Amino acid sequence: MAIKQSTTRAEQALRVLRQQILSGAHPGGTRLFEVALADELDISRTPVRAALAKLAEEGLLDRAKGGGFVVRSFKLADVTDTIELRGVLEGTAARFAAERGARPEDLRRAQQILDEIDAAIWGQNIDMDAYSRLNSAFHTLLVDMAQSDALRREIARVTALPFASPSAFLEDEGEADRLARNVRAAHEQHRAIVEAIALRQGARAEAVAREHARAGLRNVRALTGASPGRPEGARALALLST
Amino acid sequence: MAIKQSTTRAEQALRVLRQQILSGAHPGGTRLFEVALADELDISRTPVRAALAKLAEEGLLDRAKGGGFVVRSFKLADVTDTIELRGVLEGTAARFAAERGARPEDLRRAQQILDEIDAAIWGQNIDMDAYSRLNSAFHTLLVDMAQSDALRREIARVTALPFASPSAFLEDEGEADRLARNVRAAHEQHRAIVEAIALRQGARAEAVAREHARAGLRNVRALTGASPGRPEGARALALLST
DNA sequence: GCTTCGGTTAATGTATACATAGCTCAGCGA
DNA sequence: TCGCTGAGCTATGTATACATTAACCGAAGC
Repeated sequence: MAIKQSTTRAEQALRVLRQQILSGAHPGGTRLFEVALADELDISRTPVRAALAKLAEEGLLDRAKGGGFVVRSFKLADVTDTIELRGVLEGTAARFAAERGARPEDLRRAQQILDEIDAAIWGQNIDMDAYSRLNSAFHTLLVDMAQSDALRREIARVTALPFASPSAFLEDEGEADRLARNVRAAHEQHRAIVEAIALRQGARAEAVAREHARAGLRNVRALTGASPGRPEGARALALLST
Repeated sequence: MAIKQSTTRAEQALRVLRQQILSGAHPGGTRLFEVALADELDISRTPVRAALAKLAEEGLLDRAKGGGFVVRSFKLADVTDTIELRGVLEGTAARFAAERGARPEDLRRAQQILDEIDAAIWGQNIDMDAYSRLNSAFHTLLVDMAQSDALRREIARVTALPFASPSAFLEDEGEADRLARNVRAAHEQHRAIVEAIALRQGARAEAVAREHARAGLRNVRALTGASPGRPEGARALALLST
């Protein structure tokens, strides 16, 4: 190969294929053929195969029975169940944090994030970029506070799906007033979760974190129920089949 | 290749390597080299690589930063957290079953399994083979009753680890009387879970299923606390690192 | 007409040669 | 002595030729 490249071919293939799948270019149930992809991407079969295996590991592809890979098809029930599942797992993280005791520096950091979110959503206009970033930081910190690698790993797996991440649908909202109401309500839950953890109230922390995830569920219903077709802005639902 | 073989080389490598890891032949943190394994197994690098990727998918290996694979190292906290996590997920399955309503045929099948377990553990001697088989069937049915593919998938992932399966430690028990007590107590929980599902008592079903998983936790403590070294019979804990 | 057999084809499985990157360490110079 | 540098080694990355298998399809026979 003449041209030096910083990334490997397998990583290139992985990025391109992941983006294609997430954008809905390959509908659920589509079988992906190594030769066709290798030809299309101008990469040999070996790294393409490695990329497909990794996408299966991420949960975007299923392994077909006789070998090969199929794009996983997500029904609406899969989306709602996965969001509920994220709530269950984040609830467990919150409970662990409360039961085991959060580190003082983590609690201080949590308070800091809460205050920064307050600043971002205070006033008439909400700084959505800042909120999205801080919201992600909050959920990452929540998992850290649980002090459990096993739990961290499972939460990472579930939230790898685009519609299950804590920040899903934040960019997809249409009406600004509904978005503002949702964001402010969600933030009250953020505060309640941290307070419950600080007070070692495990059951409360779990229940609130669980309910917190259901805010995403409401967004899914709003997006799918409002218009019969798929809203143009709902990037997180692009790979939803039928 | 002259000799016809029913299974592929990759499957052979997968089986052998999985067994080796589960038996503790490669301690946690050990890096697995493709060439060495290929040489040892008399299989070329390509299928060995496929096997390693699949073991990473199963959670037995981690991908190293610069490429390559490392045997995942499990600390005692990972074992206990994973078992607790299984309880959380099976609890969610029980709750889903209760909330959504179990199919009549599933409830009938559950009753049948409960009665068969009664027969197996009734009397002085417990038929452990039968109990192990029926216990697995019960937990499979529980997941079925939840009617959620997303949940089924995550439970399958978590219980793929040898120490997290519902039937882990059933063969590892030393004292027959303690085993009998544990098994009979566990079965009472089986009955309570089914009853709660039938009565649509979601919170009760979740709580009991969660507690049910903690029986496995008690077994881990008994096995690790009793003797300083690793008990010879504790196959499920063979891959636990120091 | 239906079934069954056999060949073709199109996919994945496998082996292997070669490329490349990262590490170690010897050697040299300031 | 320290640090730089480059050679070489060893690992994974990549391309590709070939093997194998399974599914499709058409023709022959019942």
